Amino acid sequence: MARQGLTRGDIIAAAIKMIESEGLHNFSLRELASRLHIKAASLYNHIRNMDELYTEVGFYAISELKKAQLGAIAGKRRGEAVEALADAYHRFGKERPEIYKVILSLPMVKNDAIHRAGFDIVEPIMAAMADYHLTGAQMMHLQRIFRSILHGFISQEEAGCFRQYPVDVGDSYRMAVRGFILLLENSEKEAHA
Amino acid sequence: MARQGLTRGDIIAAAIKMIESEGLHNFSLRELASRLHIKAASLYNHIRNMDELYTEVGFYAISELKKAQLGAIAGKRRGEAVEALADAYHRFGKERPEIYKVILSLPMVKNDAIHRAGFDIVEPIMAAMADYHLTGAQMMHLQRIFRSILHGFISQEEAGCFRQYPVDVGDSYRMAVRGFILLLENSEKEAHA
DNA sequence: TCTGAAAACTAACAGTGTTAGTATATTGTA
DNA sequence: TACAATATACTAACACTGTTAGTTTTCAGA
Repeated sequence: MARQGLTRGDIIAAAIKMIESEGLHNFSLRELASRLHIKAASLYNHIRNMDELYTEVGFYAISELKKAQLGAIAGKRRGEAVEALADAYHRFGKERPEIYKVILSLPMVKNDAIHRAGFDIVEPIMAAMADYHLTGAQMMHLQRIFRSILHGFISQEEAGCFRQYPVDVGDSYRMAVRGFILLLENSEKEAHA
Repeated sequence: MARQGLTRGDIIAAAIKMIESEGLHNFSLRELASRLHIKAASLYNHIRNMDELYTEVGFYAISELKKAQLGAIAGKRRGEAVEALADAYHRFGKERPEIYKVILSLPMVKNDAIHRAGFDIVEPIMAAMADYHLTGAQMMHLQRIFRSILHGFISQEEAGCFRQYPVDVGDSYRMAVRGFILLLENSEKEAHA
């Protein structure tokens, strides 16, 4: 029909918009195509398949998360930086849950590009811990632990797993972050003992 | 055809078996029906829909996880109990990843039965922490934090997110658990200050 | 102006969960 | 033992999914 010069970028942008508004679960190529006023089959002129489109959305999501994290820790050091990072991460997960889910479900294995993008998530964490006097190995372990805490907390909160008890969820989160800082300080002592 | 007296329990059991062997992703009602030598539509004589079947599998998964956890902490106290619980949880996630995924994706919200089943996961954690001298509120927070660490770690490990650095993943896990025990001890001091 | 590529189309395939309506086998009861 | 009711299975179909093949149309560069 009346061609509208649709680009690959337009399609990715529309996919992001649709996932954010309708939820990852309700995403479909036919509905996406409909929003772009084309047929589903026409999407394949721009993307190889749904997985590829999904991966592109993932790259966007990772870059957004990285941006939020780096912005949060700018000019901060040690505990303050760690807390700011945790806050930014938490805020991202709560404000953009569907986009956050895309990151989680990216197939880190078997895809080199995604694997490389994974470093974009690690980088701000490493930066936030930079002012602690830690060994390289310690930082690698602690970065994994920090990510586990953040991701574990957010995904369970999102899933509604934290409604069993009346205590404030925000308080739990702050306590978790404080616990991690405790471990950071403890590791610092061990490194210089 | 030649009716075989298939029960609801048979179907749930077959679903569990199929999910464990073929992966949650490859599960389908038609294939499940085929394995039971019936047609897909016949499944609806025993289950309301796929979600309900899924929920039943989730109940099984939760009870299995609970069993593993309670068995692990039996006769142990404090740090030893916490470490044993973490080990059992980790082992469950690694040995039965597909069944574990079912638990994660259960819609805790909006379903009372699932919500109640959620307590089965919390219970062993509370038991493991019982010998620490903590307030009720502290235990509620710490239980959330422990679950966050365990779940966050296992799901990221499973997703292949921990391959970016060469340090041993088992070491990271032990360090995370040690960090949580540190927080437990610290909270104990605060409670009695 | 012609050619070739890019971008759209239609039609179809194989797969999904699900429902309606129908036949048959088993079970409980008169 | 015969009959009615229930449970279990069936077939056929619907609406949806991602995806491919083959075809037309539009646009841009030589």
